[in-house]
Amino acid sequence: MRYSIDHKSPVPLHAQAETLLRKLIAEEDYQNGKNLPNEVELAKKLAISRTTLRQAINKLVFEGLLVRKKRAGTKVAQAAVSSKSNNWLSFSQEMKLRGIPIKNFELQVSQVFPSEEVARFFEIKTDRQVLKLERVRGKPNEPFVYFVSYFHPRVGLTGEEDFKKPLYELLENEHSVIATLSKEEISAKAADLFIADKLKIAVGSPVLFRKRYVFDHGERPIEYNLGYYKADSFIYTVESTR
Amino acid sequence: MRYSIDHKSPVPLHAQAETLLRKLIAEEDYQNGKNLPNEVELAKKLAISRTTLRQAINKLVFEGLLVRKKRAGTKVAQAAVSSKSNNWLSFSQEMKLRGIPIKNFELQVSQVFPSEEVARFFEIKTDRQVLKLERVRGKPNEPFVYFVSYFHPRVGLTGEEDFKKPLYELLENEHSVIATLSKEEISAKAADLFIADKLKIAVGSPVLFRKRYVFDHGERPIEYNLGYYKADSFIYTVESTR
DNA sequence: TATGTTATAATGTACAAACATAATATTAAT
DNA sequence: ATTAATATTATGTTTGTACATTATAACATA
Repeated sequence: MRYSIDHKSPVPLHAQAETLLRKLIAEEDYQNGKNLPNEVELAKKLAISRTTLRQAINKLVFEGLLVRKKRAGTKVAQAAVSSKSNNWLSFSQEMKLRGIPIKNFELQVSQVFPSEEVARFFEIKTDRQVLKLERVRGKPNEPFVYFVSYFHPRVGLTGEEDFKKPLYELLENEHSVIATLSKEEISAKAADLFIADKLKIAVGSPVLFRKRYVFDHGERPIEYNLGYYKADSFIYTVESTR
Repeated sequence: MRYSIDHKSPVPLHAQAETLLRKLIAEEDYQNGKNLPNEVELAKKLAISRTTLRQAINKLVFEGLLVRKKRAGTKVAQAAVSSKSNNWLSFSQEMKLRGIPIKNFELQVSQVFPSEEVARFFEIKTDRQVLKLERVRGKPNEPFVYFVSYFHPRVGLTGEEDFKKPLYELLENEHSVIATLSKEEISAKAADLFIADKLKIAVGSPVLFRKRYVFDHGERPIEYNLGYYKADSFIYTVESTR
């Protein structure tokens, strides 16, 4: 076992177990569906009680990170990502929460003339260039989303920024733009040739398509974003009341 | 104590305790900040162990419903996070809004034994039958959604009702059941043979899949609903803030 | 009166032990 | 070869017990 638990530490054992599990989860084997060590054994190895270990596991189950089945064992949840309607997160934040190491592929930045729709949303003319950001994200050799973003000129992005950082962090820290409101539209689509190529799936395969309009606290348009998610790599969760 | 726990029930004690707590939480006193009965006492009163009660409490804490402090006790979380009153609508209402005339096809009502998942959600035994409602909806010769609903026995549906009426209207007017909370999961799927047949599309075509858990204002489970939407016949919109 | 000390009441952490249940794997029977 | 019975293995449920920690209340002291 690469990791261990410090019984003398003031950090509660279950908390230590939790972080240890998060590290385990990040490992490739487990990401690929391998069973985690079973409770009884793992507890013995870590020299903590099964109950204590269970406390940690249950938390991760509740978070949706792990899935368990009697007899079958404990595995990293496949349907990887979910998104709560309230406090919304950027993609990389969501993934980090789940212990999934995310890579950027084919990151491209360019200046383009906006389409009618984008120009209308941004309330600018179509002859004024906007920054376009494209990227494929996922695990190495397993892309699961293709993103396209357009940013309002007001944001002041030059294209030289480090887009590997979480996007909303970057906007906040380096450009003092705080995104506070998002309107999204979610639907299912068949992958066309372009998308199929990006996501390495067959043409016609189902993708979850998400269109996102992002505003700052003054309700001014900031970003227009399109996301194509490989089916089952993304589950959108919503809680609503009347 | 108004409520109690049935030790002979197959429903796990911690699950019973959980629903009991949800009822308690709904009470006015507790809403107004009164401390819940403390663990040790409550466990004694319910004749379950403290550990078991704790299992239930912790779940609600994790959900953000309860807040605990050492020595201070357990209270209902104030500043209830108002989840963007995305007032949700039934399908026919949604479609009427969009000016589309909707027909029901292949409406089927039956009594079935619930699956594990349904039984768990309803907190009933799997040998207790529930009402299952299936239907295809859309324009004549152009189905665009296949629905399956399961209703909790508590709702009192006989199967003789007129399911052509908007569902939530029917529940409210004829059964005094008011659905107030829904939790949904949305993802993209490929149509299997069964769904493809229902929606008259090719096997493997993309569908938007929506799983919906519906509760009444006492947070009691009412309906479990699955919807398979033909791609592009349905767009889900969400508005969220930070 | 103001402040420091101590008791107390609640939750927090942790263990060990037993039995239940479900899914899978193995074996036996047809 | 297929089906039925059985064993196995991992998680699920539940209890009882013990001690730690922390915020408040009660008390005592200056």
